[in-house]
Amino acid sequence: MNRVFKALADPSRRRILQLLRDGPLSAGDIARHFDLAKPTLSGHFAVLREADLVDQERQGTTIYYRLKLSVLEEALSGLMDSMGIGQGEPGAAGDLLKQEK
Amino acid sequence: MNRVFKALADPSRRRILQLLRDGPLSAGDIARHFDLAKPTLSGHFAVLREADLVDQERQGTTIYYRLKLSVLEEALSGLMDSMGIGQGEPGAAGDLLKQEK
DNA sequence: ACTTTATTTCGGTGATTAGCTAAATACCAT
DNA sequence: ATGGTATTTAGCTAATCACCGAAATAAAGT
Repeated sequence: MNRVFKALADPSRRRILQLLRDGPLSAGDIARHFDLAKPTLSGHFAVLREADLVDQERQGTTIYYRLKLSVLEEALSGLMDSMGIGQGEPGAAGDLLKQEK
Repeated sequence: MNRVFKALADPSRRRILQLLRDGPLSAGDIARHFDLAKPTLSGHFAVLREADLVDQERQGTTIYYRLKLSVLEEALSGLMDSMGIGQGEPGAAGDLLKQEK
C-alpha cells in the first residue's frame, strides 16, 4: 500500500495508469505518448508492477500492460477511509477513531 | 496537485494527516506520536503546507496545524475521476471510456 | 544462423529526499 | 535583559529517484 502511493507520486506514472484505463496497451504504445527514453518508461512499469497496479502479459515480442483497477481503488478508498473522507454516513457518529495515543 | 501526491507518498506524512483528522494539533503534539527528530517533522509539515494540505495557526509559542480536508478530497476524487473509479453510475454503461489522443 | 522488432537490464549521473545535530528565531514570563 | 519552551532554519549525509545511452534478452521471420 505504501508502494501504491509511492507509485502515484510521479506524474508520468499517473499518466500511464490513465492511458491504461481504457484497456491494455503495449510498452511501445505507451512510450509513444511520452518524450522519455524507453528504459526510463520500463523503469516506471517496474514500479507500477511492484505496486501491483498493473500486470504484464507477453504476446510474442510485445508485452501488454493492464491496469489493475481494483488495487488502485482499494488503496484510494483505504486512504479516504483513514482520513474520514467520503463514505462516512452523514448521520453517523461522525468519527470512529478518536483520540489516538 | 502533483505536490499533493508527492506529499502523500511518505508514510509519516500520511500518518500526520490522519492524526489531524480529528482536529488541529500542535507540532509538538504530533511529534509525540513519532520517533523522529523535531526538525524532521518540521520538514514534513513544510511539505504538507506547500501541498496546501494543512494550514498553520500560531498561538503564542505554539503552532497549530489543521487538515484542509477539501484539498485532499479534491485531489483524490480528481485522480479517481481521471482513472474512471467511483462515480460511475452503477447502472450506466459501465465505463465512460474515452480513448484519448 | 541472421536480422528485425520489442523491451528490459546494466552502469552511471545529477537532483531530490528523509533523516540528523546544532544553531537560530519567536514568544512568553520573570 | 534573562531564561524557558516551541518550532524552524541551516548545513550536512546517505539513500532513493528519474533519467539517459549502450548492451543484453526475447521472440519471430528469413
